Amino acid sequence: MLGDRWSLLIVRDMMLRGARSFTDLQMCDEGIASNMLADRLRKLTATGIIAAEPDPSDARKRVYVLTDKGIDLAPVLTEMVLWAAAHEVTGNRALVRQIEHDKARFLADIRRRWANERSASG
Amino acid sequence: MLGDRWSLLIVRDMMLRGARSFTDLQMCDEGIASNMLADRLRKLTATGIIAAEPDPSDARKRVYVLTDKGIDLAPVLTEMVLWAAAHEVTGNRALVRQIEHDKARFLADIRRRWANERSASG
DNA sequence: GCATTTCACTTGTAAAATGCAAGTAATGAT
DNA sequence: ATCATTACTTGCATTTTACAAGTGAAATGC
Repeated sequence: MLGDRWSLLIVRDMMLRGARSFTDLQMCDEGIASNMLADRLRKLTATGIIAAEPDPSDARKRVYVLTDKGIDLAPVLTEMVLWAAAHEVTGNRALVRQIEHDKARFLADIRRRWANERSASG
Repeated sequence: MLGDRWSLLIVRDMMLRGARSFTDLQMCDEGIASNMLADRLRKLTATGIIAAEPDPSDARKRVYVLTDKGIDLAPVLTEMVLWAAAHEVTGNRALVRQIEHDKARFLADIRRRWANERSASG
């Protein structure tokens, strides 16, 4: 269900990098082909990890949001970030320090951010 | 690096289900083809997540063990188990209860088990 | 109000990964 | 000596992925 190259990266980009639209995701994960991205968004929607809404400010766009099920992947992704940092596939050092400093707070912040964002619109 | 269908399942079978040999893994993950298993074991060895040793009691066999890097995936897998349990792809209920009861202890137990196992042989 | 650009995709096709069935060499069991 | 087991490999069909290009609808610029 998440056992492919892109699905978890898409969730990560939404959760940790603020990606909300198709083009956001294409830029975050430069390297994912548009047909692959479309397919993965469809599958993640079908499995209830993300949901799509029309963008009220631009009818061409769609806004992708994490569902509760998707947000619950935060601990998984967080541990992956720590693992990668420890065994040096490392990317974002600031993020790692933040997680290491207070993991519980980091996770709570993610949940809070999404609670706000979703009550604001969807 | 772990973004394929089988790699993490192999690590899970070794960490959580006691798989140590090629046939163990084939039986745990019934469904993986032998060429795929061989290929993934090769790649996991190349990336330093597992290591292979000859089996002293049977020269046909090889014993696969997790390296430190592999053992460090325990938190990731643990969170995945919890996520799956919460969103019902559920398998092993007893394991989930054990993790929920005392996650830190569960992780410490995994590390202790592997420390013993590896000092005993490889 | 008409041309241009942006956005979220789709389509076609080549390349790569996967899955399946069968086979092999070395070792162990009887 | 024979047969079974173990850890693979090989060949090939099928599926998935990647790349390049295209589409339609809506927004933007002038």
